[in-house]
Amino acid sequence: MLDLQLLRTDVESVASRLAARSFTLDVDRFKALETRRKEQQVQLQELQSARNQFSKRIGQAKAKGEDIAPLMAESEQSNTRLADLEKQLAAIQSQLQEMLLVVPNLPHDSVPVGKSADDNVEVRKVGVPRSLDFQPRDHTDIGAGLGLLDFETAGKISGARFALMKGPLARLHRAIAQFMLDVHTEEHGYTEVYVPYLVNAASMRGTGQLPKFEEDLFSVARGDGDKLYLIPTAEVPVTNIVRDEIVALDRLPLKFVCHSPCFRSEAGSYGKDTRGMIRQHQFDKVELVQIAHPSRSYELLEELTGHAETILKRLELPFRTIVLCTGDMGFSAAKTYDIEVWLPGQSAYREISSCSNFEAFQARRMQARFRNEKGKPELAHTLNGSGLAVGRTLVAILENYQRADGGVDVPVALRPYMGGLETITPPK
RNA sequence: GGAGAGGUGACCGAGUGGUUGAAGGUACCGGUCUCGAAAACCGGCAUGGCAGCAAUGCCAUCGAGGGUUCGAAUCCCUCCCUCUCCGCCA
Repeated sequence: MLDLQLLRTDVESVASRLAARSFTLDVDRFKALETRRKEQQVQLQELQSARNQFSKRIGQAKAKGEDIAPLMAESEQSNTRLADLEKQLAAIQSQLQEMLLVVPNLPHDSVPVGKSADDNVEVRKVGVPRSLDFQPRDHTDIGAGLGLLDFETAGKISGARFALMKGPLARLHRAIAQFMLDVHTEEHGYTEVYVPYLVNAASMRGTGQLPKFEEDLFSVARGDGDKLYLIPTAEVPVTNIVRDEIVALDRLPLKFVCHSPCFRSEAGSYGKDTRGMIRQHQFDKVELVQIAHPSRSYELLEELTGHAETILKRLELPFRTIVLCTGDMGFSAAKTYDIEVWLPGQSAYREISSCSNFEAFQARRMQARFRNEKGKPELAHTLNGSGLAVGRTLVAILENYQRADGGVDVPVALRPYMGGLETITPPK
């Protein structure tokens, strides 16, 4: 959510900055609502003030044993108007709120202006795709060849966009997550957390998934008619740790790492990445989250992105990092780096991590604050990034470490987590 | 699932209809005292919003929402959460 004050003082420039990300802010409607809000609020407060005066005088009169009937009569009509106005103002406030909740974040000045993914800018490229002396296969074929990756059975059990892994492949999947967690906790200073996978609507609103993106989420009904949502990323429960909290200055930045499953309905992505496990309804991810002092959040975004990149370096997987342009950024982000890993099976770089600074956008929605240098509560900045998506890392390993005989080498960094196994071999 | 207790400011805690945004204490900040510190004493110390150049004034907030009332932290209803005991369960 954007700062209301900013909108009040300078709607036009906000609107023009939002236009860079192809969002049209209805300036006239906003101004009209604001004008009415202002008038009615001032009026309402006057009436409330009058009511308080009346009650006070009635109390005093009663204490002295005076007749209070005239006072009561006078206050009655004032209170009728008050009740009326209260309703009107509430309606306007909620219209403003609704309007505001679906406005995306403002892009940071350093973000390149652009319309689509084509306008994203490569920041760096690390590692060189190894040359294979055979035609590389994609992970689906490699996994099937090993007899360890089975989409048919997953389809029988659940439907499309689910995967089933067996034996050393399932273990590799687990190893990847363990490895990431260990690097981030032991070398990058993150605190590991375990969190709920079902969250309430307030949490989803806090990080920006609601109200705009409900169709992307899975939910389950609760007995009382309310519902809980399956997390689409650990970002939701982890960032909401600080919802309605005031963090002490000396505890910043808070750094959390969390391994969790993620559930996405992938509505609107029909026909995209239908093959293999690139786009699933359920996947694992190791997520990095930071709650930061506003003065340091951009510096920390670079750092956090570096933490994610470290994993790829250790696994010796070639990747490139791009900065998303204004038109390609997510709803809540002020700046986003995507890390894309090389997939020989597709001859392409594919997203494996997305690292963003949300500035105070999420913090404002969830009232996540810290006590600043002056002792006053101030909105914190929130950041997060995948460090990394586990399923896609598995895909990258299968494709980059494939052998002519159908086997897959285990990256050196993961061997300790695989009982020393060096190669996953196909059945003879 | 059954029975009970409870949710008040950073924390503890008083407050059952009327100048209560809220006693008292702790913590914290400033000052006096001291060579310095402690103690003692004095003062300060919530958040959000509205109007205003500002000083300041006003409004809201005692888990959330609704209701009763001229007036609600206090009464009523619904919900959420926490704790204790029993049952069940990984």
